[in-house]
Parts: sequence; structure tokens; C-alpha cells
Amino acid sequence: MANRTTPASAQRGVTMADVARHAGVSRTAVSFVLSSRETASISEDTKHRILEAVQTLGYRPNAGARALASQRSDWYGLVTEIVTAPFAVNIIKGAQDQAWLDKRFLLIASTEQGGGRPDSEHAGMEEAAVEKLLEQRVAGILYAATWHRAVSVPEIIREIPTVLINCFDAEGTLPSIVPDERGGGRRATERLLAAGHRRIGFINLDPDIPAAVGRLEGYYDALATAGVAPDPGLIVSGHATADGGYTAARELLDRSGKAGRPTALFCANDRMAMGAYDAIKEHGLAIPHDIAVIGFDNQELIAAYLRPKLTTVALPFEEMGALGVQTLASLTAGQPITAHQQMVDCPLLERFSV
Amino acid sequence: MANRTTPASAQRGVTMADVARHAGVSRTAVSFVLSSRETASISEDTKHRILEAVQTLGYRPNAGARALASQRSDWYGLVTEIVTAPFAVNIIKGAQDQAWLDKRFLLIASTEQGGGRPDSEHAGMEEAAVEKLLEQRVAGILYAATWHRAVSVPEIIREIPTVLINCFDAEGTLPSIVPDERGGGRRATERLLAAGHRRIGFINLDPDIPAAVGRLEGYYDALATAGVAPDPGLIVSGHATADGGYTAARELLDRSGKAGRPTALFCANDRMAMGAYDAIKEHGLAIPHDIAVIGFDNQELIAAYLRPKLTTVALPFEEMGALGVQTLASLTAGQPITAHQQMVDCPLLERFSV
DNA sequence: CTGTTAGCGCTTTCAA
DNA sequence: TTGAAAGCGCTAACAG
Repeated sequence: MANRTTPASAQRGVTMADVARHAGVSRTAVSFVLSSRETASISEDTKHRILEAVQTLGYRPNAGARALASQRSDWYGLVTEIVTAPFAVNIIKGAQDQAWLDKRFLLIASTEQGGGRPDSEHAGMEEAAVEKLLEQRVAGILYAATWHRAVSVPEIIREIPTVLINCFDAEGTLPSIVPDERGGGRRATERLLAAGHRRIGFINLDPDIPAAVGRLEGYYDALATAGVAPDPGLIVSGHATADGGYTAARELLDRSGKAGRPTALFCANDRMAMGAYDAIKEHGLAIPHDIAVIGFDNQELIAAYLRPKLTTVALPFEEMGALGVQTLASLTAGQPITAHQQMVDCPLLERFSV
Repeated sequence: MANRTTPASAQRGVTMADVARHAGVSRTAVSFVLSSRETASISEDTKHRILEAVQTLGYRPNAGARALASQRSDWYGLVTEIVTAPFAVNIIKGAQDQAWLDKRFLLIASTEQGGGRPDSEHAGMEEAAVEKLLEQRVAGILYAATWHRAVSVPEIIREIPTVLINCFDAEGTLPSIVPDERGGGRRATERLLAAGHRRIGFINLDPDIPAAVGRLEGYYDALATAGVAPDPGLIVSGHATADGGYTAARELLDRSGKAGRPTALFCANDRMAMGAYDAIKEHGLAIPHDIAVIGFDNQELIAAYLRPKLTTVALPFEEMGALGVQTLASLTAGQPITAHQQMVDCPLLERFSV
């Protein structure tokens, strides 16, 4: 092999038997020491000899053999479209970090992004991915989506413990972890309310998706608690882009109806907030002096670069990833599911637009 | 297991022996059919019976057992900081897709981003990651960096075939795949030249990094070919941020020295171009009418959102990932290394700033 | 406290 | 063309 430098290395060679021989003990002893079993106690001396043999021989355990013999594996499968659409990439990071802590490996099978359509080629890829993961005998599967929505997972996934991250199955039979959209919407609105605003415009996403529903509910919640009557004229929904936000914001600002225009804008995502900024500036208004703006998603590249920097609600991707692994761990450990759907808080990130 | 629906499923149970029994043949026959060996020809009839048995029994091969018995694996390890710093996430996508085509799995071990410092905690994590990968008996390792630079890889990585993506080792002993920065710089400059510009300002990155060196060389190349003498006064380097770009652009624009200011700006990355836009607009100049701008990196979120949309040079992340897997494949297949360092083209993306 | 003995599910010579 | 048999490297009863 062209690429090999360390010569007498341990890649293919040193086995547990070698270690045992070198240390003058049985393979069992070695196995026990290496997996630090408590059951059988082994003299400090032998233990030391074994460890030493491991060192000098450069022994490296064979994870595959171990899995085969013990009938369990250290692997979780992660099937996701996220690698393709890196918006929620921190889910992977959170999962990976947590898995690492638990001394488990993540086998990532990336799929193309698909809207969860059951009838697409996407579905075929996903099924193939799950199949492959099952062949690897992963202990469980994590299924993560780029944006919070209902998905339809390949049926075979049900053969093993599975947890859904940032999505849920329509039948609602699989444990899932989602952001608390409603709480986030409430929090954003409360922040605006706390700043003294009473006429708060809400620029929503496509009203069909869970994010839109939840964030709007949160908006109503906060208004109700504060005792301000919601004005339907203050709520518009637009395309989830900067252009959509621009158009929607203009619409809101142009209205000089009975009560005048809003003094604050809650945009259901940062991209729309970006467009809203443009519309506001075009109207000759200053943020946050004349009008406050709050976003949602905390897309760093946008929120932290706008002028002024955007106050927004963050999606807890990393936390969801970590919680997913934890949930899967307890599932594979045979513990019953406590909560079917776990919601993770969406924290407010204060910057300078309120 | 709470989470199991398909009851008599194949998760732990059906083995090759079962299939053989069901089909009334030997395990060898099954093995041959399933791995489609040519060596021993098997009658169409038995083959059919075997495949049928596989179907009805729901047999699923055990990848681990196969690896153990055959002494080779279908897995490549990918150790990278990219998951943490998703700028170059398409490297993963490219690698993943190519691996999938080759019917191989990517075991991703993510590490925290580190500057390649050999003495950091980062290095410890990396070494642990590689160690784990070796325990899994991966066939080879891919090591990918978020930004093009020299890295120092854990020594143990040299025990197996390894290819570096978007980075290279200082000693230059490992095969590596990097973007053709110089070609990209040349291409950008040529584009500006083709538009008739002769006084082209260049806002460079920190001059120590390969991207800065290469892009500047490309700039000189293009100028030389076009027969225009480079003006040192037109070259500045700044911090690789929007602010850095803003400052650098101001500096260039404020200069009204002997030959006046540049009519075009080549920014060594898109973030700096973003800042340059601000500076240009503040000067009351229009893009591209008064001054053309070209960027580098093609950071979608920036390049496609600036007004006007930014013409820029793209980094070939996906291609590098795919090429990395291909290179690793030929390496593990025992083929000699042809090129030690492979450079991948950086294509120009025309938008509206030139 | 340590060693013996069976496998785990598959591949792969070597005979038949 | 097919089958028997011997492992791959490890774990896990069970004896000693």
C-alpha cells in the first residue's frame, strides 16, 4: 500500500490472543480487563501485565468482531437530508457530540432533501439508506429533517428503535423531538410587548407548516396574556424569503388604516426580516427607533450581519440533536418512552433591533 | 422494545444458514449468489430458489460478520471539523454521494475546528477519532478541512490509506486534494479584464494562507498575460470579514493618487465583497456601472443576496469530496498514487456585479 | 481469580 | 456445480 509509513503497525495482525500470550494469561482475562468488567476480579498484577502487553504490541480491538460476538453495536444510524441542505447542521453536531460522550458512533446516511413526499425518488433513497443501516446492525436510528415538518419515514425503520428529530411522523407513533415553536413565538412577542409595543405586526410563513402555526399561536398567547386584542389586519403571510418579507412589510407599512401602522414587526423567520429591513428603510424609518423588528431562526449569516443586528429567536438544533441521542440511548436500553413528543425551548437572542 | 412494530421481523434472526436451509442448498451457495461471484457458476434454478428464500425470509446480510470473515470493510472514515463549521459542508455531500455510488459507507467522526495546531486539545480529539475509526477497521480515511490550509494530522493516520481534502500536510507526504486557488484568481481577474478594466484593485486575505497566496498569483498571472503592469498601490489585504472588506475598499477608493482609483475590485472572498459593497455605495458609486466587483468562495447566503448579486468564483467543495473518495478507492485497491496533489478547478459564477 | 469452550454470521479454500 | 470445514477476532457462560 503506497500510503503506509509506520511499518510493523497493528493494522492487521495483533489480536487478543497475542496479547494473552504475551502477558501469559487467558484471552478471557484480556477481554475482562479491556472491557473493565466487574464480575470477575483480576489481580492488579495480571491487569498491569495485560495493559502493558496491549501497549507494547500495539493491540487495537476489532470493533466488528466485538459487535458480532456480543450481539450489540456501538453504532447509531443517522439518516438525514441535512448534509444536503445545511441549515440545521447543528443537529448533526449535537448528535455527534452526545454520541461521542456515550462512546457511540454515528453512521451518517445522507439523503437528498425531499418534502417528505412518500412517492418520490427521495423515498427510495431513504429506504435504501435505512436498509443499509440495518445491515450494519446499528442499535438505533435517528431521523432528522432540515425544517420542522411531518415526514413519512420508510416503514422498515420501525424494525428498530428510532427517534425523529426536528420532524414527526403523521401517524404520531414514533418518538420525536421538535422545537417549541409556540413558546418561541410567545417569547418574541413578549419581548416586543415588554418594550412597550402594542401594535405588533406579524409576518408569517406559509400557514400550512408547523412553524407558522406554532409561532402564530405563540403570538396570540402573548397578546392575550398582555390583554391586547389581536388585530387581524396586522397579520400577513408571505413567501419565506427576503423578497417575501419585503413585500409583506410594505403591505403592513402602507396601511394607514384606522389605527395607523404597527410599531413593531415580528417576522417568522430571519430571511423575511432581512426583506422587512429593506422595506422599513425605504419608508425612511429607523430600526429600532421608529419600528422594532424581531426575527426567528437565528440564521447567523443574516441575523448577525444586518444593520442593526437582528434580535431573534433561535432554533435549538444542537440541543435537539443531543436530546435525540439521549432518547435513543434510553430506548435501546429498553426503557419505555416517557414522552412521545419532546419539545425543546427556543431561546431569545437579544441583539439591537428592538 | 417499545418501538418495534413489524413483529416477526428480521432484525436478529434470519441468517444465511436459514436461507440455505430454506432453499435446500449449502451456505456456500448462498454466499456465492449474494456476493455474485463468478468463480463458481450456480444453476439458474438454485440461484432463483436462493433469492426467493432471501425474500420470503426477509434475510438481511450482517455487514459486520462479512467484514470479519473477509478481512475487509466497506467503510471509509471521514474525520473533519466541517460539521462544526459548516462552510464547506458540500465536501461531505460530495464524498457521501460518491461513496454511496461505490456502495461504501462513510463513518463520520467530527472534530472541533482547530487551526491545525499540533499542540491543542483539538489534536487529542482528532487522534481519538482516528483511533476509533481504526478500531472500526475502516478501509481508508478521508481528512477534510473547512478552509484550505496546511494541517498536521495525527500520526496514526498513516497506518492506513488516507487522503486529505481541502488541506495538505506540511511534509507533503499524503495525497491531497485542494482547490486551484491560482486558477480561480486568474479567472476572476480575466473576467474583469475582459470587461475592459485595467485598474483592478485586489483586496486580499491574510497573506499567509494558501488561498491568499494562490489568488494573488492568479491575479498577477492574468495581468501579465493581458500585458498590464501590476500597481502595488492597488493591492491591500484586510481582515477576512465584511468589516475588513469595508475598510480595505475605502482605502482603495480614497486614494486619488496619480492614476486615480480602481475601476474594478477583486475581493478575495465574498464576505469582504459584502463590506466593499457598503464602502462603494457610501462613495455614491454604482455597481457595476461605476465600479465592478468580483468575489471568491460563492457563499450563497451572501453572494446571491447582495444587490446587485455578486459575480464570484466558486470553491469546488462537492467535487473535491467526490474526488477524495475516488482517490481513496484507488488507493485501497492498491493502485499507486499518480498525482500527489490534485487541484480542482474553481469555476466562475456570473451574476450581476461586473 | 483464571482458563476452557462454544459460538456470533459470514467467507473461502479445498474436495467431492 | 455444490458442500464441508476451518477460521475471522471477540464475548460469555461455565468450570476449575
